[in-house]
Amino acid sequence: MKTVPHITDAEWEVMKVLWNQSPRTANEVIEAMQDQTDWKPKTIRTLLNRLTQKQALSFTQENRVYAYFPLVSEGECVKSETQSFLKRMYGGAFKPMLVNFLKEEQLSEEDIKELKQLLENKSK
Amino acid sequence: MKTVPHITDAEWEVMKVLWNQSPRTANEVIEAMQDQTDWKPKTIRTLLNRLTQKQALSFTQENRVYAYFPLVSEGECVKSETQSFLKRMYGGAFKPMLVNFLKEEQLSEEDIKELKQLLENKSK
DNA sequence: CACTCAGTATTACATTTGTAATCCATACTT
DNA sequence: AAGTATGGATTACAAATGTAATACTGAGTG
Repeated sequence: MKTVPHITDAEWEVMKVLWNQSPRTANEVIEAMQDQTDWKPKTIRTLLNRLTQKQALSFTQENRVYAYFPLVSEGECVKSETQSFLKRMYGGAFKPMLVNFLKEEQLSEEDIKELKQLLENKSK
Repeated sequence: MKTVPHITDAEWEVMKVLWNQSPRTANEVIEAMQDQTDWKPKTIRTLLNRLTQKQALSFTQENRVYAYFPLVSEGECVKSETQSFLKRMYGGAFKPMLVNFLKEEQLSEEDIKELKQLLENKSK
């Protein structure tokens, strides 16, 4: 299975913007992030660079300007991060985590119904 | 709510040993970790120190020797790490993560039954 | 009492990460 | 053609992290 590069917290924010829509130029990414963060444009460019170096992003060039797009899907990354997380927290076992979460977390009647439905489907 | 210090990957391994049983001397911790890791004793002592500084551990002193014990529970730490994780992956929303997990992961018929049972209990 | 050994405390050092600033090249302006 | 502005490339720098090594100190040993 393909290994995805490790994406840090700050980088993750940038990836989310590009997963949401791509390709986008650096300036478009910067623009899109004005609300979520107060990072300086230079900071965001640094993150774009690092993500490109670690091959999480690539870009096409139009004149002087790069348009970035993801090389890895959100799903892949989420899955990969989840694996590490699971490993750290629960020694890699999935079910104990679920059990713990279900005990701890608030869920609406609606949510519970939906989850039960999912479990139904899985069991068939 | 009490804030737990941030515990890094390497430190987490040490905490697990002490959550499992405590108090333990540095040497006992080192001993216990021989299987899981190939860290040098000095490395483990460094981690014990850092954890003590960030008040995740404390110790009692018997003669020349320290016996370490956790100041934060595994549950607290798991919960806290889970919050950050959730925030990063799913913008903090719990249910989407569950949905995703349930879709992705393998679960035995047994597991599914158990989880459904948990959901049942929650809904009442 | 001098020496050694075992623990603890202090220091080391490369890498990663967060957070930018400065330098460079080129496209447009005058 | 020279000057300016804009976007990319390079450099910066502190804190956190992984991974130890060295220094110090007191307790037991000869």
